Amino acid sequence: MAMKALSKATIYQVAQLAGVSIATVSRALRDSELVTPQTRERVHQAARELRFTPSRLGRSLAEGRHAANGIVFPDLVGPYYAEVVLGYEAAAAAFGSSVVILATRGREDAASAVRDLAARVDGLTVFGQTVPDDVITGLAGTGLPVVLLSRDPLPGVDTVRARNDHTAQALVEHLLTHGHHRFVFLGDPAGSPDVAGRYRGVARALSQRGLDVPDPVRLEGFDLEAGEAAARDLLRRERPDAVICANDEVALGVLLAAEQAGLKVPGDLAVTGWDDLMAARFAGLTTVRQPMRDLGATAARWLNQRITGQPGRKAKRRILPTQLVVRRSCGPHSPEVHPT
Amino acid sequence: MAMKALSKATIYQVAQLAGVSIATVSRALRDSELVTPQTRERVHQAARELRFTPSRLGRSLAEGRHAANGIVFPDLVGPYYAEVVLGYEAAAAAFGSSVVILATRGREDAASAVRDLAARVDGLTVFGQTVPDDVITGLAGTGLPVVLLSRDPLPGVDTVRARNDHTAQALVEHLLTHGHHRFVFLGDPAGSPDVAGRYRGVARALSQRGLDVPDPVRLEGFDLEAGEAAARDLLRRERPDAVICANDEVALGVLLAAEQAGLKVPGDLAVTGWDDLMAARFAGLTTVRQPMRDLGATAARWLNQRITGQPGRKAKRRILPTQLVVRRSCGPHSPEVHPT
DNA sequence: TTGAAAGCGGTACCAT
DNA sequence: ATGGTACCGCTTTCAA
Repeated sequence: MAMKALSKATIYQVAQLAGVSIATVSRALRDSELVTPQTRERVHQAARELRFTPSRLGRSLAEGRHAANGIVFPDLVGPYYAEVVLGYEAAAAAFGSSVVILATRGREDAASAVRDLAARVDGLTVFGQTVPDDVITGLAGTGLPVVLLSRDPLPGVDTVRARNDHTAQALVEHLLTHGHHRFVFLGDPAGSPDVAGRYRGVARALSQRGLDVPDPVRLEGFDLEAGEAAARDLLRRERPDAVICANDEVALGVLLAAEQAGLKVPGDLAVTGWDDLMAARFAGLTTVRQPMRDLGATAARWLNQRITGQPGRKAKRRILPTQLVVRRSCGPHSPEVHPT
Repeated sequence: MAMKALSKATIYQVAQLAGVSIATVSRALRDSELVTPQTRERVHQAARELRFTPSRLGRSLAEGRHAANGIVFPDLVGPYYAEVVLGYEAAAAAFGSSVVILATRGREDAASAVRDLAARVDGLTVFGQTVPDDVITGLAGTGLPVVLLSRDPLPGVDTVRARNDHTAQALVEHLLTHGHHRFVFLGDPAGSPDVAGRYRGVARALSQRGLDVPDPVRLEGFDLEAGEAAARDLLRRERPDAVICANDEVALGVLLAAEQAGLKVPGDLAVTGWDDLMAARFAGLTTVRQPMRDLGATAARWLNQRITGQPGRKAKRRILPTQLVVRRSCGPHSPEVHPT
């Protein structure tokens, strides 16, 4: 037995009040051609009187669609994910789809939470390191439309990413022009596909020049505190002259730690980030700009195409361009932007 | 007629395969006491074989609840709203509720979008200047649980806000100790209840000291570009010695404009913001810290109480404390934090 | 312990 | 142009 009505009035009451059948109410309210203007008006009147709002549940059940899609992301800590989600919502709204969000965080039950979510949407975007690949292939195998965002491609699934490798090389090359050579990469490649790509790019650039490729310095999390703590340790042990950070938040943390350690940036130490957060600009941080809104919007649009289009079409891949943004943290020179 | 099955297997197929009735399947899958272990196992086996996932739609329709709630916000531009939404999602997830998001932006049809959203959730949080009050009272009048976030209270509706007035006074007093006296308030009080509260607090503090209360300098939007453009105009016309901005993004824009105009901050001009974004820290911006995560989490929890609790209980109000964060942009001194 | 059946609130087909 | 009705997929009462 239902515990409570979701909205007071049902289509039956409207039908009764208007003196017509529920079929007619349904038609009249959706402005079908097959209804006399008089009837239409009578129905609308009754609906208004009863403050009738069709139940989404009833409607969705009958139509066989949720008119909603979901996006799963690791967390919204920091502005990065938020921007992407924003771009996503905007695009989804444009074609009338609601967006259900799910942050997996450290959750143990992330996989089941995602499956749960899958049951209430017409399609799903999976953003970054959230659940294992097999959860995704399992879902996609059901026929559920899925789009991957900032994540390594999976057979048969659309994928949208930002370019990491090329720009990583550009970044390294730029640092080399400043004469830096004792590099450190701060971030855990295992923590996210993006970080993995960034490290790969950095490593490749270094080895191509015959330089030593340092192991990544791993840290817990991607936020400012993590970066600060890691840098404090690091700077006690080593004397690198350039710290390439996996993202801006970590880099900002390094800036703080460097200041505490009495090191001048960029004089004693160069620091770079990734993402070009607003804070990076004011911190004078050299970084890589990501098209965050675009990433989200593209994913949303592709997902919509999968949902509305015919199922057969082959998987699409797109890598959105990024650009090196040079500021003072990597060495002394005038500000400029290098597109890549 | 339904156009497509949402998930392949239905409870009927599981029932058939297991050789039991759908009632038994339903019970077995939800671990009801009234099922023999053998039957239970048989059903689970069948369900597994068919990769059965119960339809949320069917279930919700029968249960009379969505197991989801919604949050409406103006936009996610900038880190502020994102943080609040994050806190909200985290709290909602904790009691097993999905979160459907809706950004109203400039949308003309915001009201109808909100009503749409209302039809697919058990309750709604309305955050900031998004839709007119009557839309909200209309919804709340239906019996839909509603919580207001950073918004002026409405009769019978729970409200969570951050303290603006007191801290605004503290801010003004602090600026006065630096000897500033030609104040400007940059931001449109009509644009958001928060801004209105901040302006009110500033105005009160000024008039209490017998000082002139300047009209607010209105601008379009709350972002960095808006602040920068407005400041460029402003600094051409006037020579204030302290610009109190409605939020950090605007203040950051002012910083940029001041630099372009060749003005030193805080030497020639003091600038303050509101929100304590990450960027504010690195820009050395004096500001007011908002408990963003807490705002979101509190709203989510209250909404949940409304949804699960008995309807009668009277409306709750809470104003979360904020604190003045003094940095170098308001005048020369060592950094410190003033709780209020 | 299990099953039959009545909803939940719509949509759309088939008649009329 | 309307109405009757068979779904959509599940939960829960009522009987057996």
